[in-house]
Amino acid sequence: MQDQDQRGFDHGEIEPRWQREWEEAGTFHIPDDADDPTYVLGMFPYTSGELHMGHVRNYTITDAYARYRKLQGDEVLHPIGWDSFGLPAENAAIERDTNPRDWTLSCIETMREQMQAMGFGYDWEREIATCDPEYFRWNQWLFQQFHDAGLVHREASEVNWCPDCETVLADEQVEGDDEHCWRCGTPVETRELDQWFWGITEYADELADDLEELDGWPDNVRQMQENWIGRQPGARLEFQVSDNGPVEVFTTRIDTIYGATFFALAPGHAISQALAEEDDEIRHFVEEEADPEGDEPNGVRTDLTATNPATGEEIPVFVADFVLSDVGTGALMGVPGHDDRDHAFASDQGVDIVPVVAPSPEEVPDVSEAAYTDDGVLVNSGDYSGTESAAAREELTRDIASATDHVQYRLRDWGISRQRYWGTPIPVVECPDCGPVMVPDEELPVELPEFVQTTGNPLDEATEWKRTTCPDCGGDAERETDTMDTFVDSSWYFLRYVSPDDADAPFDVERANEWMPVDQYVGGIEHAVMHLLYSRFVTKAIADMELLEHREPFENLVTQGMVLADGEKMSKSKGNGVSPLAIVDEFGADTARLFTMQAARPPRDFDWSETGVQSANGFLQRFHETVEMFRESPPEGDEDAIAAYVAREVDATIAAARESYDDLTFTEALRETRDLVGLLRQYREYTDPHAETFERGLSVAVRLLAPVTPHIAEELWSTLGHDGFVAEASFPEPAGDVSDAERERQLVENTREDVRNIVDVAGIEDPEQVTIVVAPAWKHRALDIAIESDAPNVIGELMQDEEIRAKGDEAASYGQDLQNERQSLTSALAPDRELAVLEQATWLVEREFGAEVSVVPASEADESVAKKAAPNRPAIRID
RNA sequence: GCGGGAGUGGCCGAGUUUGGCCAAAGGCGGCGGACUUAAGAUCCGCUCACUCAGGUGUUCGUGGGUUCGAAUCCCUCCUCCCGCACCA
Repeated sequence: MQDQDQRGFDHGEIEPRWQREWEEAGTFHIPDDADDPTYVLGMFPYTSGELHMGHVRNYTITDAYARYRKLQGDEVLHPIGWDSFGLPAENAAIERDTNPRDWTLSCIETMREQMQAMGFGYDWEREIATCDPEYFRWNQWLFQQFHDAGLVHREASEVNWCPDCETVLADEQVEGDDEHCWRCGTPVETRELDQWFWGITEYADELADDLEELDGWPDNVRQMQENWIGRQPGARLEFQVSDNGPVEVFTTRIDTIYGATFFALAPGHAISQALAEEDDEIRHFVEEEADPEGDEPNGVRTDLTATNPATGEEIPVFVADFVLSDVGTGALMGVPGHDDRDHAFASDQGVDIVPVVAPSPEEVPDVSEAAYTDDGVLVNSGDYSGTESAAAREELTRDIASATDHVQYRLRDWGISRQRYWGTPIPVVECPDCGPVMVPDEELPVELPEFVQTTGNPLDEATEWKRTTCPDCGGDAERETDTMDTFVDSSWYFLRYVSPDDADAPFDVERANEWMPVDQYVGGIEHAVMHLLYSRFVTKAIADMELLEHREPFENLVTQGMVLADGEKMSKSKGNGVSPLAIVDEFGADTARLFTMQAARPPRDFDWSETGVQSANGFLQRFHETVEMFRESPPEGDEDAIAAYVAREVDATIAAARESYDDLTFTEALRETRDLVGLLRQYREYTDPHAETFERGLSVAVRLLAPVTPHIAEELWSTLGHDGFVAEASFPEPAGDVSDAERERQLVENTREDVRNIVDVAGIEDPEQVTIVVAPAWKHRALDIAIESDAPNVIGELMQDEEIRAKGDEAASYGQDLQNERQSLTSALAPDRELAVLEQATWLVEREFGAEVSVVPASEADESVAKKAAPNRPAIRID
């Protein structure tokens, strides 16, 4: 009972009621004929079955922004869906003796309810789920399209294999120095498997180049993608290796070729393998000793030699473990004088170290102890000596017969095959005669067979399902039993929202062209490379299939920080999680939303705190109470100076809040709004407020809060007597010009500060009368003249003004003050404005000191006080 | 090693783009007061130091520099976080 009283409002009643009302009114539905709506999107959740605080934060950010844009008059597309394929559902199904589909659908039910309880304003009519055949058939369709465009290939390759998930992983899905699975943390092994690949490397250059233009993205994400793509311009060239003919190497430093004094092969290189067959020492090294993970460069010398194509010299050939099969060509030229690692190796093996690049021709570096790795001028390099590194690279690439420009990338093609059940079947039929054949369009979707528990690949066990006929020759054939990486599902889902029910195409092309790209995308940093890179690639590939006019999917990106508990990541395993449901239950969704939004700007981490939640809730209580009191006993005060002050503050708050919502910081908007509510309460406590002014303040505060705390805002909006939803209202506009608002606030604040200082420093016990004296007009004019003037001494200039000159000594003295502060002068409000602003603020001083306060122009004040008044700084007399 | 980000008062955290009322918002914590039987909640004030009329001094990782003026611009160094890395 008492709880209820204290609470002031019953969130348990209010929140579901408004959620129902929005739903019934279709408030957040956006029609298909909407004209280029603002597209606001949060990364759709994986269907784990429960919402966690990270979700709450993510989706509150998008919801608040979407609601804000709506208040600004935009049409807003704010959809949600479910990333609902994936291994955890298989595990969960096995644990619970059900199947992944039923499990996933029940997770979706639960999560949808939780989201609705949070009051997120989604267009639920556009909801999608990737495990829906009507969705994943378009994954299959894209697979075909990509295949036709030459972007799909199959090859046997060494792949990352997670023994726990029993499936392969893309390179992007292997994390950390210890190479563990991104999903379960199990150390990854390698296996040789036939895999389907999507040709993301075809787009490597464009993916790298376009990062430059993504200035709506955070720097760190762009950087991470750049690193991942790992573009290295250099050259390929051949070395003749004895008995083996030409062997190709890649180098970024062909300018150092005259210093290439050894040649090295990866243990996995064909020549190394062949040598190992015959030579015990080499076999021992390749099979036993080689340690690509180790810090020490190890190697073994072979009997072979290679011919340095620049010098013609025969140089020794090594098999070395620091040469990696999958980097470059698996062979390299060693230049110990100019590469740290080559230097270490050469020192160890007693290979010659020759300097061929120098800071200048006169100062050839001593490379016996350490390599010189900078660019410079070539030395000891035959005809090229004296040439700058950059120019030498061009010339040498041109002059050496086998050399060609070559750009190397770290990025590899995207292996999308997964040996799991709960994913999109790869739409291929394996025909003994025709090989792999695409399933024709009209047979899509290839649906999943019934789930059976097995070790190994579940689809491989589905013998009935597997058996089919070849689309080409009609003979007996088998279906491909791998499914697609679930990142395929999420690589284009943002397009599906445009036309979620389209049965003829993945998306409506015309509408997508109009609605895309996503204007504001919000999600976790963990997808900086994987999801965001795949989505960019797929978007570009689709664009090249002339299905889309946009080449980038996400115009602006915010990566949200983590929600921490006691400085640590919230997680089940640490047992420090805070359940959103429990918070909603105890305090309501609005409180949870308000707290997460005011705690920190979206990109930063923040610590969950109980006091923070309570203070957010406390604020909503007070706000509610303030509105209730207004309704119950409407004030009848005058439209006096105080009302004018409050009205100005309302305007200033609107301006500040708008800015904060625009740049998605939120914290500032919420702080300003809190301050405004606090001011209104002070106003009411101090005097009987002017009803209209007070009402406007309340209605502004309600609208400023509406994006973040929508339920209580609706409630109060209707309490204030407005028809319709606040969700569909207009963002408030300042009533007056707010360009001076900051300066006015400053003047009031400074003046109050000064009064405090004087009272304090002078030790005035009980001030009775505070007189604030505003500077005369001539001082304002003098200030303006001084700011404008570039004369060496401003006094002379001032004295040309008759009225100022007439002030005599006083003018000279003020002129001297101005001269002294010449460079730091800032313009002031006009004298009458200064007077008005201060008059409007007297109540604050009266309230604070219990003294009578008057604001007077200099002409009406005692001269001894008045002469101290300056623009921006009134004189103050306290008695 | 390469690249990115960051170091602000007891703590968290704005301010840095566009140098100037910046001793530096706001919150938390702490202190004092009002209200209360009390606690809580709420409200008011204080919270770098010195200072009896709005003053002064020392502060924004370190050390320099530019400027009339620097938390803000430039350089050095230190520390922390993140990504990439025996990458040819």
